Amino acid sequence: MKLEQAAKQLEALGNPTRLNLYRILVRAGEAGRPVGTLQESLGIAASTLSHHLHRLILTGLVSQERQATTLICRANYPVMNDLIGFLADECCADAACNRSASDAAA
Amino acid sequence: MKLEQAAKQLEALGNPTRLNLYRILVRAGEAGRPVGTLQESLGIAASTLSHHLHRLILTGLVSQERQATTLICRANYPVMNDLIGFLADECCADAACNRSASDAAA
DNA sequence: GGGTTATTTCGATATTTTTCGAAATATAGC
DNA sequence: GCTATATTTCGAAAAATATCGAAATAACCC
Repeated sequence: MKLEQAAKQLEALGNPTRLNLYRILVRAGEAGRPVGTLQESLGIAASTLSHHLHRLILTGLVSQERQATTLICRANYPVMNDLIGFLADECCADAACNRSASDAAA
Repeated sequence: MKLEQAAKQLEALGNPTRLNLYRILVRAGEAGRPVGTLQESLGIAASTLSHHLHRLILTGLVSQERQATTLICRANYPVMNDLIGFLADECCADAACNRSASDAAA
């Protein structure tokens, strides 16, 4: 993964509202969550939620699927796995990490 | 780890300049890097670098040690490990993750 | 104490972000 | 086509961020 892309994803998660939102979606699993119930859970304006969702979708961390008038939101697990992989490989290269140091330092 | 703290750390890493800076420090290992050489590597104003370093230090991701007139900066690995653990445990909780949640933190 | 090097703080500016309410759009049912 | 529900886009305001140069601070050496 490129550094620029990782930074975008980290920035997307680096806001308490969005991190909470993302966590709710992760816990919702494959079923996902309609935008409306997310708004109730978070207690923010619909337009504000839409803005935050948009940012998560832009980075690939969240995806949406239409079901009639409601939009179902889901966490995109593989993207998070790649991000965790980037952090572990690129940014956790030394002895303090249990993975091989030479591997990441190279 | 609390969500607020994790968001702060993700936000700190969610800027290309800071993520690059942090990566350089990780690769520098225990030896660390003086602020001056970081400035040369990044090619930004000293005051800008100081600002970014300050933000990383506030979150605990980076620490500094004085050696005469120069300040040595080091990545704080355990903090990154905790952050990866948070992401793996709190935000990657479902079946779609191929690694076990707690395993990914290690 | 004066001079030198290393780094931060100050002050200022352009950009981005966060947030909201109001209006617009999309989908379905009658 | 009209109505109702769900969500986004628009427009705007306050706050935060990123960036720089200049001045201030810290630590050392003579």
